[in-house]
Amino acid sequence: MAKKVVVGMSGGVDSSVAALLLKRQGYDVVGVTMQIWQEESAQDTAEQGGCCGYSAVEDARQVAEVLDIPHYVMNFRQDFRQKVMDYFVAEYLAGRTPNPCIACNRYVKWEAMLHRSLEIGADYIATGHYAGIITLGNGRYAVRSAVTAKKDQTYALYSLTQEQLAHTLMPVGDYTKEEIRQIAEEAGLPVANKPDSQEICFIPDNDYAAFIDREAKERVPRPGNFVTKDGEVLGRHLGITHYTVGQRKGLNLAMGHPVFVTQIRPDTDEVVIGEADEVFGTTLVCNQINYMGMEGLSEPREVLAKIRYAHAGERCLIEKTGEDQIRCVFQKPVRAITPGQAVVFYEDGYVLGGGTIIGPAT
RNA sequence: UGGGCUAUCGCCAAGGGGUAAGGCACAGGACUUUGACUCCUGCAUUCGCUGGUUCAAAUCCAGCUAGCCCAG
Repeated sequence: MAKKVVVGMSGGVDSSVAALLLKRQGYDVVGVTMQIWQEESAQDTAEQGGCCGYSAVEDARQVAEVLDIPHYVMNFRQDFRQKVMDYFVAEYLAGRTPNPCIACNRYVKWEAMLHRSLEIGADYIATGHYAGIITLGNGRYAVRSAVTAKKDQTYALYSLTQEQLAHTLMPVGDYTKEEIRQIAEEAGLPVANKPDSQEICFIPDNDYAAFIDREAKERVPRPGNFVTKDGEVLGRHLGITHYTVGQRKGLNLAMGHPVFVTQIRPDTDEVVIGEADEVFGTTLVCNQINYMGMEGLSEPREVLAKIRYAHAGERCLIEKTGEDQIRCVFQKPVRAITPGQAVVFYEDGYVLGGGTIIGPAT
């Protein structure tokens, strides 16, 4: 009997083709679209596509019809609200810079959707991520980079557990974006030319600071001072939630040359400003570690690490410095080590593990 | 109150008779399943004000105004 797989269909090209490929491979495919942040009434609006746009449900339904597979909608608004949106706001208020996509993957797509999929008798869930899953010599599963380094999405998947990976399929990782669009085109999928998703899906106007102001209510961040590392006041800012480490634009500081945010101090509401070279650092510490390709870290180890999505990566030495803490020393300085962002460790193109950046260290 | 200096885009700043450089900031776009970074484009018919000299002035002259610095 064919294995049953639930494909998370966002209405975009990638997950649509994922469903198509799995069907061709002989799986018993069920399409599921997650309801996450959208208002019930707003779904008729044609929007952009990808991960979680407005038109998700309708487009996914049409694709499912073409593929002749059942299509269901699962409501994950509650999970998304708590694990992604609330987390997003809380992190910014704490002076950190969150990555909502990672949180969404971990808590909503995998914990919640996988759990419910297994409940309805599925063997696997599948997504349209540009990544693959391999079994290593040590018996562990790991997410590996897609054939297109350009579209690689492994960074956002580092937090998946072994149990989750054992029940996950990622069929589009073997193709390039162009090939995926081509496949969609040839199969007559109505979403073949939908634009890629981008920005933060639950903030359609892209004004994330305004979103936080609305959400934070009475905890809305106060304006404060821009200061140099020596304490000299350079000007006033709109509130720490408007800034992130490495930021240049939007500071409204005409210093004659570009200046950047080097640190955010939530305790004093100060945003520290420095020169371009001051945003580089060689050491960071992280916690909330997830071990993926490696079972643990008893000995220091040299790996490739990425400190943000779309980071090319830099060689570094990682060393366990606490029960749930790793220190990472880079061979060359990396730009803008940002608290709240993830650091992901790689070896030979697959993910060894990763964690949340606490901050730079010495 | 005498004497001197300076006034060019939001900030800094070239230009010293031939028809307004540049940097920063800002805006728009590209890139992007996070925030950023980066890249591209745009950004003074006008040079404190008023007159004058000249074919031609931000550039020369006069007066006025404002700011700064010395004197007292």
